[in-house]
Amino acid sequence: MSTDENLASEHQESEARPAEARVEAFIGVREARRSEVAEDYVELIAELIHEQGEARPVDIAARMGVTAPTVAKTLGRLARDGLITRAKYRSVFLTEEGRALAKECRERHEIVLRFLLRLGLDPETAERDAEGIEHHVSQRTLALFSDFADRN
Amino acid sequence: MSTDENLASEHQESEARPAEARVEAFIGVREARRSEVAEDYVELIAELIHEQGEARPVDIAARMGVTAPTVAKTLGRLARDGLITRAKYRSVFLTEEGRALAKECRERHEIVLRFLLRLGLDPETAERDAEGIEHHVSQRTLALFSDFADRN
DNA sequence: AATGATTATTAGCCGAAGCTAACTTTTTAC
DNA sequence: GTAAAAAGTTAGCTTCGGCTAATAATCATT
Repeated sequence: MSTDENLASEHQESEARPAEARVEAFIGVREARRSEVAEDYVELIAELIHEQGEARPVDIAARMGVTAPTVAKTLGRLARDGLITRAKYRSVFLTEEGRALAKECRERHEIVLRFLLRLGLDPETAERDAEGIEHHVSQRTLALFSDFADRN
Repeated sequence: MSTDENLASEHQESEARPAEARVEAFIGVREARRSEVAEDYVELIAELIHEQGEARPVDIAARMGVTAPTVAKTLGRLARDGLITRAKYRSVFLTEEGRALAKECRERHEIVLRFLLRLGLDPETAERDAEGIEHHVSQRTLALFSDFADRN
C-alpha cells in the first residue's frame, strides 16, 4: 500500500488541508476533557458556599448525581491539585486558585447559557447543553457568544 | 447542622429551582462523554474510507493524534459494540450501525461548524471548537444552529 | 524469494471516574 | 448523655483511554 500523501494525491477530493488542523482539534479536545470534572466540581463548590454557606460532600454528591465515595475521591484530586482545602469529616473550601477557576467557569457558563437562551432554546435544554458546551468554547467563541447574547 | 431544605430556606437567593435540573444536566453530560470517543472514531473511519478507499489503523492514529496501540484497543471496543468489523492485520469497515452513526455525526459536525463560521469565527478555531461542541448539542440546539447558519 | 521497512498486535503499565460494601465519625434527637 | 441517623471515609472492583516496549505480520524492493 502506498503512503498517505500518495493516496491523497490519487484521490485529492475537496479538502483544503483540514487533516492536520483536525489532529490539533482532537488533541485540544482531549486536553479540555481532562479538566472538565475539576471545573464542574469547583464551580459547584463555589455555588454551594454562596447558597448555603458551606460545601458538604453530601450536597456535592446530590447535585452532581454521583455517590459519596466518588465525590471523596475527586475531592482528593482537587486538593492534590491545589484547588481546594479540607479537613477530615469537614466541609470543603476553595483555595485562591480554586476561587479564580470557579469564577472563570461561572462566567463562561453564564455566557453560554445566555447565548443559548437568546438563540431561542427552552431553559431546560439550554441548561443541559450549556453544561456540556461550556468546557469546549474558546475565548474567541465566548466573545462572539457574549456579543450575540447582548445584542438587541 | 441543618438539612438542605432548611439551609436553602434560610438563604433562598435568586434560584427558581435549578438544582434538580442541574443534576439532570450533569448526568446527561456524563452519558454524552461515554460515546464521544466512539463517535470521533466512527466519523473519522468514514472519512478515511471516503478519502482513501480504506481506513487503516496507522492513519486513524495519525489523524487522532494517538499511538497505534491506543487505536487498536479502541477499535476492539468499537467492534465489541457492533460499530465496525475487522480482520487481523487488515483495515477497518463500518457496520450498518456504524455507518448510520458516522452519517449522523458528520451532519452534526457540519452544522456546528457552519454555525460557528457564520457567527464570525476563524476557520481554525471553528474547527477546534466544533470538535468539542458537537457531542454536546441537543437536537433542538442543532436545529437552531442550522437555522442560524442558513439565514442570510 | 529474501530482507528491511512499515504496520498491526499484544502485554502490561497508569490515572481518571464511576460503583458497592464496610467502617468511622459526627450530628441529631430523645 | 446516649442511641440512632446521617455524613464521611476507606478498600476494592470496573471500564475507559492513554502510554511504552516487545513481538508478529504484511508489504515493498531488489
